[in-house]
Order: sequence, then C-alpha cells, then structure tokens
Amino acid sequence: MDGKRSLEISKNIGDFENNMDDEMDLRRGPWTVEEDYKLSNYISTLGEGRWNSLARFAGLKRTGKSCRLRWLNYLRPDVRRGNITLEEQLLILELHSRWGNRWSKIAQYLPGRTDNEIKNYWRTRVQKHAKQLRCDVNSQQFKDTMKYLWMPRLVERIQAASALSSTCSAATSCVPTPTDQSVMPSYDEGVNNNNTNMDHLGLTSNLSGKVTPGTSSVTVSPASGLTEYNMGSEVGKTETSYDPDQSLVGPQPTPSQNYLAAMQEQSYPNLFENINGIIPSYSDSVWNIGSDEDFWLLQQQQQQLLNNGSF
DNA sequence: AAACAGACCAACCGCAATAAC
DNA sequence: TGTTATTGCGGTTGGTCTGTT
Repeated sequence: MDGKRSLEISKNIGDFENNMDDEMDLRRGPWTVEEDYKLSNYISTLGEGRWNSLARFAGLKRTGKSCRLRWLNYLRPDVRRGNITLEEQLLILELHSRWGNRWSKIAQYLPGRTDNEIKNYWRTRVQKHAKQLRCDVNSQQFKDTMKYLWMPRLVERIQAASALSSTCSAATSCVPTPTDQSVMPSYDEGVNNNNTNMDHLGLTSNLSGKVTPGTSSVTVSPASGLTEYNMGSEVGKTETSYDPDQSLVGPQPTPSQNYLAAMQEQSYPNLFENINGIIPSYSDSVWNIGSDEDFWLLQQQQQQLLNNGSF
C-alpha cells in the first residue's frame, strides 16, 4: 500500500467513526476500509446485482449506485490499475476516433480498465494535448494529428519495446514479454501495478475476469479515415461471471494485441513511410507524449505536415 | 517554507433506458 | 399499460498530490 492510500485510509477511518452516530444518514464521500471489506465480502459470497438491497443487507449506509460504482471502479478483482500502457493508449485513441465519448463501449476493449479511468485519461491527457496544440479536441486538425503523428508514434514505440523484450528474453529473462499483459510495463512512466484491490483489505479472492479473444481484421474506414477494426462478436468480451473454479487460461492475445497485430499488418506501414519521408528525425526521437519537449516537437511536426499539404 | 497552480482521479449527479410490479 | 425501482452511462466536481515560484 502506498503512502497516499495509507493516509487516505487513516483519514477515512476517522471520518467513518465520526459518522457512526448518523444512523439514518447515507454516507457519502470516500469509502472506508470497513465499507470496502463489507462490500467485497458480500459480493464474493452472494454476487453482484440488486445494488440497493445489497447495500442494505451488507450493512452499508450507501446508495446502491455508490456501491455499484465502488465495486466496478475499484474493488472488482479484475480491475487493472497503474499507468495506461502504450497499447492501451493506442486503442483508446483509435476507438475514440470511431465512437467518441462512448466510454463504456471503449472500456469493453480494454480488459480491466474502467470507463471512468478511460474518461479520466482522455480528459486529463488527450484534452490537455489538444489544448497545448491550440486546437479543439474534436477538430479535424487534432484528429489528423492523432492519426498521422501520435498513433503511428505509439505503434513504433510498441514495436520498439516488443523488439527489445524479445531480444532480451532470447538472452536472459530480463524484460516481460509483450504478450504477457499482466506484467506489461508502461514505457511512459512506470510499471503497471496489476495487483487486485483486495490487497489493502487483506483479502484473497479466487474471483477472476477472463478475456475471450477471437479473430480480428482491419480495413480502412472511409467514414473515419482511420482503421476499421472488426473484432468479431466475442472479441473483447470480458466475462464477469466470477466462477471460483475459473482460472485464467494460458497467455492469450488480448483485443489490443489483436488490434495492434492487425494494424501493423495492414494499415500503418504506409503511414510510417509517409511520416519518415516528411520528418527525417522522426525515428530518432523518443515519443513520450507527456513531456513539454515532445509537444514542442509535435507542434513543429504538425506545422510541417500542414505546410506540406498532407492534411 | 509557504503559497499557488495544475494534474490527477475517486466519487457524485442527472438523465435515459430497462426491468419489475 | 402505467408507475416505480434499478441500472448504466457520460459529465462534472472536489479533494489530494506534486511541482513551481
């Protein structure tokens, strides 16, 4: 448990105790350890659903809505925490370009990520980038910047990371393989913390989520101008029936990996050619979308593309 | 060291769709 | 069939952390 969480919990315990007198009042605000424990225990034995009655039976002075949100966004054992990986960033950009702010739909293709997390990512990172580039996040200019600069750059970084890890694993097992999502590091700014959120409760859960991948294909979508990604009916479907006997089956490709593979096959080589032709220094620079220098670079590249009439 | 600003994210709110009665 | 309860979604808010001045 990190310091931030520890502080939050100790504060919450205090708040919880102070509010114990308010028997009739519904609690609001941050969840306490006790509440998390009650909710997790209740759901792990009796399952999800009927959130209002669940809240009552579990002895929680919370609305059903609040319980549902807490479970889905935080306590659910397959919630994946930590930084958004490059693959996930790429997927978010692509899916958002197709569906807009359909966060829950987008989240279906990012196993373990919640709509709230993706929404927060979009608002804090992507919209910030649009602001820095002085364009509207919904403008064609920004979409083109994503399409021709940002997304290909992400693909390249993923490829680079993949090449590095396979080289490394051939020699020694020093870096996790890209097919192992559970330990896939974020090359942006840290490593995924894939711990379940039961950890701080001292709970060990058998519950597991499972991703069922399938075949995928990529074509260029005339409508969006971006890649059309047909995942098939079963792909990206996260099964949320928590059978204790269920266990994660072998290392299988996730939807994002299918997507990436298909995209590499069909769509992006031309983009790489295009951009490398326009920007000779492209492959030399490190694409870290978080730093100011990168945004300066991106602005320069964007301007070059505009000057070349590529958009 | 203090004040401030911006980033981040958990949680809430309002609304619409759906289910239950 | 109408009403009420529940669920799910997207937008927004507010608290905390972190970096800067």
